[in-house]
Amino acid sequence: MSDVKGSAALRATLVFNLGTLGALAADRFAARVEELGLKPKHAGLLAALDAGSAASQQELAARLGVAPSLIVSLADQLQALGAVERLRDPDDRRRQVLTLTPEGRRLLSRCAEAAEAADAELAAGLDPDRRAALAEGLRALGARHVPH
Amino acid sequence: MSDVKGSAALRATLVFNLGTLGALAADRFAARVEELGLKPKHAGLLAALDAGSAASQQELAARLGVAPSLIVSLADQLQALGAVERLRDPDDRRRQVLTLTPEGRRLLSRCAEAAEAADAELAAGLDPDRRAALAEGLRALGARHVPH
DNA sequence: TATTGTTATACTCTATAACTATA
DNA sequence: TATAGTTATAGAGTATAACAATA
Repeated sequence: MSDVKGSAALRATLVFNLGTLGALAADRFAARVEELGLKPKHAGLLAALDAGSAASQQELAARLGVAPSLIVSLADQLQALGAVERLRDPDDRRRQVLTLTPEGRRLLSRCAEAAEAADAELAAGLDPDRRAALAEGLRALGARHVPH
Repeated sequence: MSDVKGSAALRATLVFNLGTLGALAADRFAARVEELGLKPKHAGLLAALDAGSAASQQELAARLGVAPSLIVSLADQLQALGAVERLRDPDDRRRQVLTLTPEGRRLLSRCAEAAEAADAELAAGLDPDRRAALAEGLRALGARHVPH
């Protein structure tokens, strides 16, 4: 056997498959949330707010792994849709505390439905046991990469 | 129980986890192939050529799911690195047939090593059985989405 | 006239840097 | 002086459309 790795070696890796399938999944999901006036990053922000893991925009930027200026833009758009409120933190008036509105929770619910519909399309015909194992594996892997 | 889905429902989906982990994996891989002068799409093109699944630039564009004009740009850069050759198809002189050079195969091998190194980093501490199941599940899912 | 590859152009996404206000 | 948020600007990446060569 040769130690020169070809395309088969690359295709066997997690990063290659996660990268290609991730782009595919993101496109499918984006197409479905587009009619809600949202992009995937909006859904990520709504989910982070619902999970209550962060409040200030700086914390959210770190959580989502994006620049603080992008949070401003995403929050502006969600606010225009009536999905979030910005409240000045009375203890530190530099901080804007973002909170979900009922409309924001409704939109998050629609995003979850969109993701489930995209799942059904993506995994159509896949063995249910294998699909469950895949979901569990992804969840376990993702849990190791939550920003602190 | 409520039928209003929150962030937990979204985080349980394949598309959400594939999307977030895919972006993470792509970044890690990109950082490692950067020193080779390559981006992930270059690696994808090298792998497609090595697999022999396509020859003309139009076929490669369809295979990778990108615009034909992007193949021109990627092939230009790979040609400048001495990784691919462009040969006019004598049967149809409109066609440019791309072929890997020895240097191209060497670069592909380095890409595979970069992906394996990124895998080790990404899956560090993950149970080996779970990791194997994950790799197998991704491979099975990806096989369902190869462009025809 | 249709198709392959190429070039020219424009658009989307996101980061970096400068700025304002609060601390 | 340092930090949270905002605004202004710039860069990367990629698509679309116009073009040239060949069928």
